[in-house]
Amino acid sequence: MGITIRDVAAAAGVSTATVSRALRGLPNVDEVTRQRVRDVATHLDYVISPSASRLASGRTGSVAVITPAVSRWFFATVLSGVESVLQDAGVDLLLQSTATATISPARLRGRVDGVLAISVPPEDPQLQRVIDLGLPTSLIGTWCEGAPSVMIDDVQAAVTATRHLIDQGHQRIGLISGSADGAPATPSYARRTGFLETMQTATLEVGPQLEAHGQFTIDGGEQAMEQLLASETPPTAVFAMSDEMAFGAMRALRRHGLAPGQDVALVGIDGHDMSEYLELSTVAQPVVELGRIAATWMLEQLADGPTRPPESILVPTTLIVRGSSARPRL
Amino acid sequence: MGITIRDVAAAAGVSTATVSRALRGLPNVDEVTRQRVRDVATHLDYVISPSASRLASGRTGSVAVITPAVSRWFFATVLSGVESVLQDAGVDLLLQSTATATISPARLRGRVDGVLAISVPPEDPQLQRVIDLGLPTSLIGTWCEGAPSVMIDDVQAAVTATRHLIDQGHQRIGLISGSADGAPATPSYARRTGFLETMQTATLEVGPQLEAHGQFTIDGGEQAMEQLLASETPPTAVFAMSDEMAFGAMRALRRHGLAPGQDVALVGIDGHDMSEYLELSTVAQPVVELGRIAATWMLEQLADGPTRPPESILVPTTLIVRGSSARPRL
DNA sequence: TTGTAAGCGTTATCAC
DNA sequence: GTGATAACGCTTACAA
Repeated sequence: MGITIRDVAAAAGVSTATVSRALRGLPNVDEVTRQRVRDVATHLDYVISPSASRLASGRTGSVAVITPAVSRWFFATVLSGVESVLQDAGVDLLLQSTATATISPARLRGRVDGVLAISVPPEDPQLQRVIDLGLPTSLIGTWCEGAPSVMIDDVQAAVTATRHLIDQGHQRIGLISGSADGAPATPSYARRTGFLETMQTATLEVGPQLEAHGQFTIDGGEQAMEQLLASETPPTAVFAMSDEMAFGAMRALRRHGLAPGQDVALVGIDGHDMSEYLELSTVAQPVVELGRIAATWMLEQLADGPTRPPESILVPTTLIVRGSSARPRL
Repeated sequence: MGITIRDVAAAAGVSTATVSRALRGLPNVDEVTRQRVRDVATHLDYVISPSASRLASGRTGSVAVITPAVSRWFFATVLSGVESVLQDAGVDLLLQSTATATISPARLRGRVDGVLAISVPPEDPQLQRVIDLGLPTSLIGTWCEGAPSVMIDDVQAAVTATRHLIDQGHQRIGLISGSADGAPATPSYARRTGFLETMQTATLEVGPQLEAHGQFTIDGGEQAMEQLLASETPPTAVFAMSDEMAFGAMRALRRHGLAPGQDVALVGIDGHDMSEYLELSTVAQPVVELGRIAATWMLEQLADGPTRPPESILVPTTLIVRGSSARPRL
């Protein structure tokens, strides 16, 4: 691990300062000199020492991505969008999961120039501390005072899904929600709001017997559907707040000998890869794009400094109708 | 960003050297002194500067994880295993995808102390360069000269799957393989070997009309199954090299009005989350564990240096029989 | 057990 | 346009 900027400087017959300037594409360097330095550097197989550069400049050239879980579809898909943008820009991506460890400012300070938080619950006290760190921070999929976020309009997405079921002629519509605790500013809360608004506008019945919690997991969705089916007059249609919960719901239906779309209509939110395969109707979010947008914003912040004030972005969704919400036989 | 080791040293009435030693838990520090230093550091909210530490020590305290794609189930799941172990150890995880950019030693040198490569094809020339970097490197899911790997016994997994179908009474068995190019040392090659061996031992027919390539994707699996069904005498059972390809195959079957497990038996490899839901029989790998094992090995290397020579590990698989490979009706 | 001080490889501020 | 040179904040022999 030898060759330093001094070696390059010596070989090129210039000072280390010039090498630094030349290689970083800074102005005020003679193009001839610059090219010579480049050639020498290439020839010597010179690789800049990130540690030294970081120490001297105060910038790390890296961004932290925080997520509740690495392998869940939504998170992994957003992550892939983030990764592609950052890598193209030559920015390092530090991955941290809140499932594994409590996310502390100490593990961020001095290691990264910015933070991207995927679906970190706004009520998480850790999140506020991260924001207070003063680094450029953007949230993806959630909303929280103090940082811009990139997300869909959750209320609207739920309205779209619910309205679709109503348009199909359903009157008794169940809800499979995420979490039981109704913390505002969460997708769960907003989607519930959209659902309730739409139902009430249509003067359709709502209530605890028409709602069950699925924790945003497949298994949770399955149990939630079981619960809904166990009621005296089960719904003829169900809106699940996520595709994965809808998958679980489908499974529960099948076990009861009911066919999704035939006996009970089903709509989810996400646009999960498997939805197409399972014929699940869904309000699709541009998940990869969510990540790309947030990462692009981050690059701007790192380059220009906070030029424009933090501004949240709402990304549009798309209703995709498939077999699971076919009009019921009359 | 203000407070340095000097501030702590001054406040604690010791030298910076002692602070450094005390905080890192090095021996030869009076416990009283150590505790005092700790208290002061905590009180001052001191956070060590990673850049400075790295520059001075030559160690980065981080590991790169390289993967073909971030959001594909297998990769994301392995990644979650890796992440949990590294984070517990306080080691930073740098994520890089080969899909986004060509993975160059320059983006690794000086940035990480080790490399974990998930499913990077052994024939990839980039991989060899990474190995030549001299950093502790481990492969997950593939095998390549020069670095230890953590993986299942692909031949054996294929044997298990194939034998299972034969045991169910099938005689005409198709293969949905990954890639068409038969580069040895790839899972695709090894699984094909296991399949062919088993078929030949059972004196069952094999041949091009009983094999199609699915590129390890759902869509690819679907097309592959279409191709198999199009032959004059389609197989009564199919072994797909991955669960995702099997999902695609199921879809193709459904479209043809055929029921998986009823009309055509199906077995995959992976133990994908959705397999259970889709009633797919599979030879399950301990995917998260793959990541955990590799990461644990990495931590050992970083701590002890290369104590024992690089040694590959084969992790056992488990055949899980579900509806997709029920014994055919007679 | 603790302190001193020489690096570690860049960047950035001034002069020139 | 280029060159000295002082940071940057920590680690680590080497002394004490």
